[in-house]
Amino acid sequence: MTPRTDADELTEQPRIPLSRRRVLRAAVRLADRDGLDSLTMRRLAQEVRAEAMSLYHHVANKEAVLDGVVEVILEEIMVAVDKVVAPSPEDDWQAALRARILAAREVFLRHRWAPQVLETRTTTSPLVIAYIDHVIAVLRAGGFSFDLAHRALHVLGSRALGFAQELFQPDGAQTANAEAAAMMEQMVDRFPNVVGMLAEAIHDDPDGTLGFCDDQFEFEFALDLILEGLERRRAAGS
Amino acid sequence: MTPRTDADELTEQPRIPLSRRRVLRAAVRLADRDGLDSLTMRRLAQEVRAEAMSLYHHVANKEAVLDGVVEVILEEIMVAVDKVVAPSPEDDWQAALRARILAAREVFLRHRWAPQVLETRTTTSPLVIAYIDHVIAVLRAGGFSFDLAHRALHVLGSRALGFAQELFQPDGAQTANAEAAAMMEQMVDRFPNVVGMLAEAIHDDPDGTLGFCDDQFEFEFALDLILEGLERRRAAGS
DNA sequence: CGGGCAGACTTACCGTGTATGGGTAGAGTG
DNA sequence: CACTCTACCCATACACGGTAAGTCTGCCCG
Repeated sequence: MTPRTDADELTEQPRIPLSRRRVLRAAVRLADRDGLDSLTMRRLAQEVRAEAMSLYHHVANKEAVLDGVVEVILEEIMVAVDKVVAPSPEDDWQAALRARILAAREVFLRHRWAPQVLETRTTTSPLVIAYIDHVIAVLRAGGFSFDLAHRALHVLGSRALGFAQELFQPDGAQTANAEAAAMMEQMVDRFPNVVGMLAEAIHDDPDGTLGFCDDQFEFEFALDLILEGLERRRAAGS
Repeated sequence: MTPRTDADELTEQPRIPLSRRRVLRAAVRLADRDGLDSLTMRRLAQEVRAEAMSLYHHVANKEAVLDGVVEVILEEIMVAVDKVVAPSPEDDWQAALRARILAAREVFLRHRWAPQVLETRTTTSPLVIAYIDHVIAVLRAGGFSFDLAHRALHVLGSRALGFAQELFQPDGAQTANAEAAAMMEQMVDRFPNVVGMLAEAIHDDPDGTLGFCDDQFEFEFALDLILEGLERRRAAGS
């Protein structure tokens, strides 16, 4: 409101200058902490102790911010993937790729909102291309033709980066034990198969601490099934 | 601006009363025609020749509209899936499921924006559950245990409904022929594998009319690979 | 010391979702 | 025909979103 005075200046932090980098890291921090909806220009400005319009000196617009946070996440992935220890692709391409994908996945588990943003990007970031290049390299080392590698990428889809879209999430809290039984009663005639499946799953895991759908387990199961299928195609082709 | 007069009334259509149904169908029409961003309450109101606030007599809020359009799409899918002709699941579960999934896919090809909306839904629609129930039924008829059926759903993920998220789309127009070569030059040292893959693909399909990535072909390739992998698990388990 | 200028701030605009408080048409009564 | 009742529908207003345009300020270089 009132113009900034010297006295104000003294009580404040020495004010680190803004920068594209700082803005984007703040955006990631904000999304991590308060969720993706909280990532507005005004709130982002608060996060770096500035006004909304000041951000525009470092990013073109909000789309650029979203592009930027994706970039940050992808860099994190690249670092994680580089650190991975695994068999060399020549020896065991499946293990090599598997380890890399699971390493990438861990980054997304730290930033649950990231897939949602990534999906909305229309232009493909160079970092995604770099990552894909890396994946192709592994496949090639494992004996894939370019053609089959291309197909492999399509089969993996977003799983190549470590996340997959499910049709319904565990929604653990929502379905408290008591009402779960009641709901099943209602559903049993409309959705007999789903109910059957859930009933058995709950039976197998009575204290549901592990959660009915162990994301990690299911992800690896799917990944292995796909890798195995690709290996069969590869062996048949060569 | 001016209050509505009798004369106006006569020149207008006889004004069909609003209804939840009509609103939702209009929303789908609007998204189909002008894209998802154009689906605002005001524009939606225009589409049904009413004011924005009138919509709220039929839907709770915008989230409810989005839930609703998903519902409409899912209904369309259920209709399409019901009409499918395919081997009975008992005879050939793979063919049966394949045909159903591809039928569902066609609906999404008519409404390209739909996956994006579906992904944002937090609560799972009963229609999704109904669809899943149907899928499980097919799997069960094919000899799956509930447990393996459950895993199968995770492997399929959104592919069960007929769409998959890719990491980069064809972007055909953007990469016009002339600049494509120039870009390749720049990329060749940074992304040697991607360039190699693309080069071969373009070579195989010189007049790129079919598009480098034939979505449909790739989708079916992936689907078949997954179905085959599931069949192997099933056969091994029983 | 003075001019320039980059980076931050201020103000203002439009578009969004939606709360609130009237109208208004048309059916049902006497 | 007048009169209500009720289910709709509209106009207005607000908070919050992104962002265009103009203003201020401190620092560097001549």
